[in-house]
Amino acid sequence: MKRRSTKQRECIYEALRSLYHPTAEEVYERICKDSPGIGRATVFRNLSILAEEGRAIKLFFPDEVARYDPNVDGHHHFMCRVCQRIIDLPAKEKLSVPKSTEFTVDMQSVHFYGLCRECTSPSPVSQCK
Amino acid sequence: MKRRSTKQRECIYEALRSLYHPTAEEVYERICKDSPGIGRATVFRNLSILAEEGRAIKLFFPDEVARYDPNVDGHHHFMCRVCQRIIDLPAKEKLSVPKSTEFTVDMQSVHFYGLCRECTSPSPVSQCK
DNA sequence: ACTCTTATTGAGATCGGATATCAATAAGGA
DNA sequence: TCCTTATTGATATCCGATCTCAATAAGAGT
Repeated sequence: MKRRSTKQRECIYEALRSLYHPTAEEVYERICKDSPGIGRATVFRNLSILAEEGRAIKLFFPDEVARYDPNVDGHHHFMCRVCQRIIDLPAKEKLSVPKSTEFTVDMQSVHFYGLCRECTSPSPVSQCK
Repeated sequence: MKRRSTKQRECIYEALRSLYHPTAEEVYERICKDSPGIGRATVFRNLSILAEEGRAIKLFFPDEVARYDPNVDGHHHFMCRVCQRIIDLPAKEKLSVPKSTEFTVDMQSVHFYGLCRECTSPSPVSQCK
């Protein structure tokens, strides 16, 4: 199935690039403002296609909806457990890929979790329900 | 809110320990066989509680439902992109936790993706839709 | 430019894992 | 034993994501 170029897809890609780790819904909202007339399903569909084409990365964080990242250079992510903010981390060191006869690795993802500065004070506990 | 010990929770923990990275649904099915009478909601709820208590880890893989792991020692995971099989990897080397004034890290997760041996031959492409 | 094939779109229906509701039950401290 | 309240379980509900399908349009061939 040969892929075709559509203005919707490029429009969605531009919206993605203007946001920081957005969810599909956030991309859709941006699209609605900037260039109305593109359906929600089209946004979800094309974000998947962009990820499949290697123009974006689909990110998964615990108990969170999927997010998308147009930065496809290998890098890590930090997420604050309290405010859910995500921060890019340069992957200055790389884990050596495990050698095994059982499998071959072609991708890795490294996520760090903790507290960002804003959520550290006065006490992490006080911010939990 | 002080936590109470219930036989349902321990029963769910035992079922979890007898399985390998099961989903909540898989734990529920096991429970139904071994000790019927425990509700689905109770299984979901207690798996979350076990994770919260540090007796299990809730695992998230791309486009997959949540899985649970009673092995709470720091270790990594490999997932085959084709058959979705998950394999534990000992974390013999650890990534140094990034130093930053922006946040403090208290947890990390490392996932590798690729093809397991069974899915490597004859060609990965032939197994894609 | 015209035609033809078929990938893509968009509105809405639908799916499914997970959570919320709430009366009944039971853990466990007093 | 009593009492407070965490927990349970059946069910309803939520909601991100996918599916459906007729209409549209990309783009290769002529």
